[in-house]
Amino acid sequence: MKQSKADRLRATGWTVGAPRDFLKLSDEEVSLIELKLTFADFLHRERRRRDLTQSALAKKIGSSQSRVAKIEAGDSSVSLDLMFRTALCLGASLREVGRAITKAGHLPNRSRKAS
Amino acid sequence: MKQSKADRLRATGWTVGAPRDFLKLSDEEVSLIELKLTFADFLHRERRRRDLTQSALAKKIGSSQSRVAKIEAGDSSVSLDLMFRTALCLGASLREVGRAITKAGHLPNRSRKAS
DNA sequence: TGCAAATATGTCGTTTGTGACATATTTTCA
DNA sequence: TGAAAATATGTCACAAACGACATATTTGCA
Repeated sequence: MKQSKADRLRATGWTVGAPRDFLKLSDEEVSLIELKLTFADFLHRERRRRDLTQSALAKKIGSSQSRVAKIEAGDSSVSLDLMFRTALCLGASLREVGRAITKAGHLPNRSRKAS
Repeated sequence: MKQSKADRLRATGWTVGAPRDFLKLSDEEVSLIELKLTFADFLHRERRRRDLTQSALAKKIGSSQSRVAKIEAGDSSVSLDLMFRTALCLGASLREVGRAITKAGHLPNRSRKAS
């Protein structure tokens, strides 16, 4: 059911399937990862919308192209702090960021339970 | 009435006035700190609303009472990642968190003169 | 096509965030 | 009041995130 999600997680280094417990990720961990992936997409789109290369953005945030690539890939070595700093350096308002984050709440997924 | 922003920052260890450049914090750094302080307040209120002690919450997030204290104090040693994990463990939805974050956008006053 | 720019991946040494603990201070309430 | 519970502060060893760099892969356009 959440197959594609697990695939995406695996692809970005989140080790869905075998940290020490097999497939044991708490709901909170999963939510945080979903949030980061949504945020990563937002940053990627935002950068392209502004016609910046990863290198150009890297300079703005005081980092390197490879880290920007990891940010946009939703790599597990990237913190939310760095993502927020990046968003702000892109000129996004907290309102926009907040709205993007909220979207992580209703990802693909069918049959979501009320919470 | 609120403390002045600089006072609040100083009180939580953010070293407003003398990192290496005197009073040199980029707009992005300031925004991120404001966001964290707003988030910290949110978490504090949310915990109390649920009648949890810091120790009880610490157990939920797999940490210690002292770290929860630092989280709520907006201490500079606390990451956004930990804050989000904490919010989720409190049962807050991403929508609520997003809304709280957005509030950091219009904080009291952006006074033009540093004090 | 082919070549240059853009992006992705892997690694490394350094910095920063972390849980845990000791202990100080504040709050609560009988 | 005063003692117990809650919260705050300081420190440490360890783990995670970082910028930087080398290099591989993909993209785009002449």
